[in-house]
Amino acid sequence: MNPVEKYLIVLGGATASGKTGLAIALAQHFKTAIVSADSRQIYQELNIGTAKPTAEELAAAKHYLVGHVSIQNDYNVGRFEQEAMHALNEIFSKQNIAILAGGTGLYLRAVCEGLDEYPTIDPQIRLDLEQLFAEEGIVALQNELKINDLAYFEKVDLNNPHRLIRALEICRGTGKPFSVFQKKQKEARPFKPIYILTDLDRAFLYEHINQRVDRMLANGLLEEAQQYEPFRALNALQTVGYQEFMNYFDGTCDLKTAIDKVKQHTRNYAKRQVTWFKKETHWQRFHPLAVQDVIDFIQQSMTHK
RNA sequence: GGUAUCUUAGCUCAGUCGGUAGAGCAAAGGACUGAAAAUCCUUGUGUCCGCGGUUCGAUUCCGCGAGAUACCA
Repeated sequence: MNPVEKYLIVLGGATASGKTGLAIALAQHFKTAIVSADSRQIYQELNIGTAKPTAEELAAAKHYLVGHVSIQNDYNVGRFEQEAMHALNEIFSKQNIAILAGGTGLYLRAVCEGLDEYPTIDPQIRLDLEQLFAEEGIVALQNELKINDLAYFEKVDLNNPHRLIRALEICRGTGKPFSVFQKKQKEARPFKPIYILTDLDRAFLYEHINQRVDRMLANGLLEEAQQYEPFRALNALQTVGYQEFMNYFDGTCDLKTAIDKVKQHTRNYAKRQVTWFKKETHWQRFHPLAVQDVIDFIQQSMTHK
């Protein structure tokens, strides 16, 4: 008894490269649903600046994991992996094809390859570590890591406070070295991924980004940012398109400068995404409007396994 | 029109007591397994405005020209 093969269309690409439109076209063609893999579109309060799909787009295909958490909640890859797998199980109970679409490379990888298991850590430990970092600097983190996990100390980026704090919270919380949890083994998944990357010429992508920011402003981005200014310290607001306006609200920069910064930072972000996807060789690149080519490729992949 | 100051990396500027130059920002490249739109790392050759002159040697000194700014008319 061979179970029916399940396929996951994994749709990646830089911000503003046309993922949303392509994902919907594919969802309609294959009569299936989309699981979003976007670390900012998960927030219910943030709409314009995160380029969340519009109400019409959301109505055109069933979407999972869009706007389902509040900016006041903590969120992370681990939770995303669980929720995404849950959503996929639901889709695969009725369909043989599902779509995973988004620009957060880490989230895509978490679903396709799995993450190592780490115990849940008391959030207070991270707060303590953040305080240690604030008061004594990065050297304090480095020293503690050296004592508790020499193996990781030797390969980690020692100037990166996020990496050090993450490792140390595991060390403190479990009493074991962080690196013993890193098995780096790919998870067996009940589906075959088909990797599709929306690929635009760099200059064209940047132009597209600049224009999209202008459109966001016309749609009320400034007002949205103003509305959540009181929450500016939350992780959810550490987001391009919001943070830049905080200085403007403080009166420390003018509006034009803030807008230019949004465009610039969005371009920088897109560049980082491009770098991420470049490293993974399994992506098949397509123009976002070449829907039929993508469909042909998917069908081919399914018949040839 | 006159006088003064300025003209150096994409931008803002530093500097060379004459031996062809360096910061910040931008940009480019990269890393990244629970903050990932986050976080972090690497990368600086450019007719030193143009043309002459002095000099072994000029971006640096001198002259002329062009442009910019300020003040005086």
